[in-house]
Amino acid sequence: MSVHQATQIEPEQARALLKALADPLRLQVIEALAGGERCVCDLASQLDLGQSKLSFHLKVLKQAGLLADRQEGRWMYYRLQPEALGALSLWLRALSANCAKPAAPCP
Amino acid sequence: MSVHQATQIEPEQARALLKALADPLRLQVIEALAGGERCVCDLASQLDLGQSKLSFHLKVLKQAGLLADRQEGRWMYYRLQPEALGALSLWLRALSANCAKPAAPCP
DNA sequence: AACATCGATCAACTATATTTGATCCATAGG
DNA sequence: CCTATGGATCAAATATAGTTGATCGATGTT
Repeated sequence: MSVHQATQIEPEQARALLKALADPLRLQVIEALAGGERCVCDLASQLDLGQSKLSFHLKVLKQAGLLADRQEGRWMYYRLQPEALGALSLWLRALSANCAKPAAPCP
Repeated sequence: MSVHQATQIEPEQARALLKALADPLRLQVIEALAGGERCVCDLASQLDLGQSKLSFHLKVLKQAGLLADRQEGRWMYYRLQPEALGALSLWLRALSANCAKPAAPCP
């Protein structure tokens, strides 16, 4: 299986990914990283964020599996983990598959 | 354009959808509705939720554009809005497009 | 060795979201 | 009419999440 192919995920995993994404600052980080890998100091100045704050949100995103990191000297570089985004994207799509079935009348 | 084709969305809209989805109860509701339209009383008993609680979460989901509803007699029927899920799914996928670009060394 | 920078972590504080129970309104049946 | 049921809404209480500033370890520089 290719490393780029999104794997199946469970509802619980989907929930964790959604929760991590559902914050304005974290979404800004994600969008910034959609342009390519970046180091923390770069992100901090680009997004005009306090260091501690950014570190907190990076941790949340990383723990959810949305980011990977790499250290070089004293710099940390973060990048998106496309498998996670892909898996979530597929999971969302699958929900609509047969949602159009009308309800049986209630009474 | 077909009504089933997902339209482009803005980051702000994506954020709103993600936030609405990022709750365990609401996700249970979404999953239940993925099986087809349902009335509120049906959802309440299936998910073993208090009426007031369920109503609150349905409102959040509806306001985000994820659900549509329809009244019949004294019953309310809710259903998924597949366009919203589709649009979000596409938006997520697009993020990975060129996220693999390595960072320029920092120092 | 002394110092500066990058970035993680912690504790106290603040803000935001969710739960609960009480009403309230509309519809339907007796 | 009078009553019962489905469901929305509101205010108060609770729970959860985010922010802030301080501190710390690691790396690199002079």
